[in-house]
Amino acid sequence: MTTPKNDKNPRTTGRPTLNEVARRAGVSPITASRALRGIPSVAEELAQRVREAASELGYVANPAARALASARSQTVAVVVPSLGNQLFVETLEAIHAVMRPRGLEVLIGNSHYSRDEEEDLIRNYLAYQPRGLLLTGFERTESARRMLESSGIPCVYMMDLDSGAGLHCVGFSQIRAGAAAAEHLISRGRRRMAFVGAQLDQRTLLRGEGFRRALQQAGLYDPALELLTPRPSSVGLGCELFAQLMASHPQIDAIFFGNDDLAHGALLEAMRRGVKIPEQVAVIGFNDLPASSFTVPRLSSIRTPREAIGRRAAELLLALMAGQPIAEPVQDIGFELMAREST
Amino acid sequence: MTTPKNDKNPRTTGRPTLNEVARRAGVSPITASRALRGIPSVAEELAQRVREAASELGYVANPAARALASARSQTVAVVVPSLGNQLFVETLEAIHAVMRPRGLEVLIGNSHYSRDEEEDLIRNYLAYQPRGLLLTGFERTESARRMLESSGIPCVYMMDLDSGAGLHCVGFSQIRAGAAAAEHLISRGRRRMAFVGAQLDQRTLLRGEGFRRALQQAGLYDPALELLTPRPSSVGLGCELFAQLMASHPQIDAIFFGNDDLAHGALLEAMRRGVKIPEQVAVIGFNDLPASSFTVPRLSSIRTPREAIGRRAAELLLALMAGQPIAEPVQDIGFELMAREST
DNA sequence: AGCCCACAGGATAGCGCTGTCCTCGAAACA
DNA sequence: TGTTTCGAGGACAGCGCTATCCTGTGGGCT
Repeated sequence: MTTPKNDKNPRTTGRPTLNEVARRAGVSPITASRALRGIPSVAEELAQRVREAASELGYVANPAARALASARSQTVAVVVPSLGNQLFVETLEAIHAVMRPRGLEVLIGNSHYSRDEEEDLIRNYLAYQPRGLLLTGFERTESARRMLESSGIPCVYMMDLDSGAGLHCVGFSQIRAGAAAAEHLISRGRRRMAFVGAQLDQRTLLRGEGFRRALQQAGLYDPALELLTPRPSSVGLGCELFAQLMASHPQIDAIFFGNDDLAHGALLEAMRRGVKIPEQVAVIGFNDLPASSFTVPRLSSIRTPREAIGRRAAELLLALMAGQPIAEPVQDIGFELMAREST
Repeated sequence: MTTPKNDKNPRTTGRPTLNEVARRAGVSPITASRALRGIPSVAEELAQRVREAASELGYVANPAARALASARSQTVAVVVPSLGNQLFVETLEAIHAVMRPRGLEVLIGNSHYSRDEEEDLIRNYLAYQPRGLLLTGFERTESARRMLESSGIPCVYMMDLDSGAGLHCVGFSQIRAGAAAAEHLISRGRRRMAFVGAQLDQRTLLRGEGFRRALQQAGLYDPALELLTPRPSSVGLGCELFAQLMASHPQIDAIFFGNDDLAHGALLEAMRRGVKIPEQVAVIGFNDLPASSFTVPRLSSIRTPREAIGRRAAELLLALMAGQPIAEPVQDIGFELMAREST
């Protein structure tokens, strides 16, 4: 009794098919197909019969057959660079919440911040003929770009806007967000401000760029006060980088961390070393993770609209998939500076 | 120039097909199919020609056609109860790392700790005819159980072992882990120990159960010192529950939190209130999140083998899918108590 | 009364692949 | 040399569904 189904034919699925539903409802298979897809040219009475037959048999359409016959799947693919922090998870949740009620399956790919991995994922997903794609940022290989273009599949780019000319994108300006952090620190009277970034993905670099420009404009920019590392962002790394920065540049009076994880680590390390936050050094993070309003001291941060980006990007993609005219191809959701105890 | 492809037929994909590859390689489609699938009955020279033709055309097999013809997909479905904390993300990563090199797509479903949502997901995924399923825990609806059984699709259960009789499962005993937390606190001389759990999923409850039994055995169990809430675990909730517990039971000398998030919140709240950890109250968490070794004080926790569970579960599923005999249907990966400053 | 049109519903064919025979030639044996 | 075996490669059919065309009926028109 390994397999309860007793089909002799290994090519069949053993599950009820549209034909059986149609026979039970006393209609042709095409009518059944139309009824279950909600195509309005079927009389309501027949449709009702078909729906009943389907539910009695426990019929669920075979997506492979459907995709093969119609040359389009009920699938949307999303590629994010990481699942390791809340950021993209919240965005994914929002995408799911929009797509699933419409019967669209969401394929999730994790590129681990690697262009090559992303290219592989895109190649792979395109084979599934997804109805649409949601990608993160604009940084990708040339051949990925070509595949996307020649596929003709609608695509929405999430998170950044800064170089999204001609594309459909939903996000906020990383550069302006970085600048906002700088302006906030300047408004608090700080003069020797450092930027600490990890991972060094495009968006982190753009935040740093915005921060730098704002400092330059204020005549406060010091290139020695940038600490960048390709290592992935984490609380532990934040401890380490804070210690390093305090050792090499003890005179700094503020730090902008490209990610809240790092800032959390810095707050902990500061506590261990007796560095007073914000009296001696002000600290501001980025993303405003849920924990940031509970740290000691409570962390100032740039709140990013992760849920809204997912939702709006999904809705934009739906409109593109439906061939609707797009009023706003570039949607700026903005960001919000959360000033708390740490600055 | 909306669509670069100029196919008139909307039923075709516009992408190269196996037929074209076969023609280019000068073989029959079946031979091409076999060559690309690595079936050994094809001469190496022919196989080489086919592979070249495929790569020249940029051929990627149509998974829908493949699934339809063979009645099996190249897909494995995973259902986890949450993506909101590191836990399941690390497990998912490990599953991906095992499955993707073998050409298996991983469908990720998030049940949000809801049995009904999980049932929907399972129903939906079964329609895709996945080669296998990876599920979390044993708690599910009766009809989900029936669907799984009658599908005949191999299934591996992750995380818990405590009621996995007769099933293939990979994890550790939540009950024993909870007991280990209790024993650790007892060995530190604590007498009035509380348990705080959120989410109230099966695994959290089992941890509590193990904790309770160990206290009972030591004659130290006090039912008043259990604080349970169905709200999802978070740092903020940890602050709140710690405050609540200290207000209602100021005499406690240790707390076991069912999740590190909660414990992190408790450490922060304790700092705000001047409660000395561990002098006045010892705190131990669960899962040993990466940040736990950096908190102030460093958090004692039960380290759970999340990566190993994903990897081993995936490998076990592969063996089941291949019809191999299973030596160990129940794999106990164990857990590790990380004693740090907070106890 | 005769005509046309609209529309519900059905017949047909095929999406792109693979399971299952089957063929055919060469190697291995008596 | 004749017979058998074996294995590489091909022909065929069909997985379950839907796009497309086609049929037949009823209502509105002249």
